[in-house]
Amino acid sequence: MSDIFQSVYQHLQFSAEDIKVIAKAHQKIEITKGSFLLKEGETANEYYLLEKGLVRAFVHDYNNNEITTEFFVENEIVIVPASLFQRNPSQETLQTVTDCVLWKISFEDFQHLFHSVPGFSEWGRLWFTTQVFSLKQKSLDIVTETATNRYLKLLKEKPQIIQNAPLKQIASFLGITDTSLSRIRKDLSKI
Amino acid sequence: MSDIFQSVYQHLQFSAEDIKVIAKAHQKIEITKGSFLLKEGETANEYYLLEKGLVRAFVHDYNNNEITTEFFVENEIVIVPASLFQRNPSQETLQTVTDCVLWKISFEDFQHLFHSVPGFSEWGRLWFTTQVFSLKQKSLDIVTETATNRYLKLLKEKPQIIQNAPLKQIASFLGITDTSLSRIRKDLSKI
DNA sequence: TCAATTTCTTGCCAAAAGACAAGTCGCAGA
DNA sequence: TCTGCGACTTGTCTTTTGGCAAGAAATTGA
Repeated sequence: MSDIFQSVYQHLQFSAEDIKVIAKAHQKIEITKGSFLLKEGETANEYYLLEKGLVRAFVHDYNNNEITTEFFVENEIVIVPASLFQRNPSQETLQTVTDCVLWKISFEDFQHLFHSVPGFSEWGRLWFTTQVFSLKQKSLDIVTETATNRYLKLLKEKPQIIQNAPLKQIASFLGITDTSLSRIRKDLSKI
Repeated sequence: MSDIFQSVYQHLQFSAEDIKVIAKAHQKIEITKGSFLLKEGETANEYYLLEKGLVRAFVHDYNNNEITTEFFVENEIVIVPASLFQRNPSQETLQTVTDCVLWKISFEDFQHLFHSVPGFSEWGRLWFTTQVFSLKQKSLDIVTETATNRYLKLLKEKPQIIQNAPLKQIASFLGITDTSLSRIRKDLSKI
């Protein structure tokens, strides 16, 4: 059994038995880079755990450019909360950036876990709380930090993104164009 | 007794008795516009409910300009979650935009309510969940909508902000300068 | 009521960012 | 190995946005 469940749910004291129940409810899938887990306009029905690889979420801006809104790295949950939990068509598309190994579970089965595994709903509560802090921090960073600093921060905190995602996706995630990011890199290399 | 508690906590079925307990734990305060509820660098110790008036949160950007990050309207909770719940110095400052009537409670007493009022923690869970959806939506709007549309959306959803906050604060909240917003308004008036 | 201050508008100029395109580089597949 | 494609860099030009400042309008306080 993969130890991804241990990693993802480590913040709460689940018993080995609980982890086993959780793991058994998931199905392992391996998909190639460029695959879609969820497309704009669809309502999400699955919850994913990312064991290996890189996934991104993106939307189209008012000029129809793809803007990457999020990167998901190993041992993270890959979902569009507004679509999965509110049952709305997603504004965002989920696409693999590299070949990936994921574990999926239907939303229905996921909800069952809330009842069958004590402490799982507590874990959900914790996840939402953490999301509030990180979403807020991200929005503060966009206004308080320069593009260069946001790039350096991303490089420091999640280097696997910089290493594996194309420049264009990284740039749009940082709120700039690939041309600008290329120039930022050039300036940084001079120092 | 003010019915603000009824308004704020209406999403869960609190009994009249529960509401009374909650209300009694708060203290009413009236403050003039321009007052500070929390300053950058301080750790928040109070939780506020806004009965009347308008409050904003702001940070300083990399050029030391004030950027309004949030507006709080009547019957909303006025807090900086990262500071209040994580006990960190706040990056954001809370300032009244107009004269205000607020009800405050210390963080300590607030935590007591979680234990003494059944369902209060459920309300907290709901609040965090809602925040995730709205914070995410806000970040999507910034990339998918033009500044003009963001202005129109704000005008439609929270006209009291447009009516009561100075242009400069509205502009920075929308991610543009007051000069640009003035020009957007001019263009809109031509239609 | 009147003066003083703040807020908002607008013109001009500068700076920053983006669009576009050409050219280089490197990798993947035939 | 060679070819072709996608990714990245870089130069030029354009567009957008912002800075600044002057003036008008509105608000505040004495």
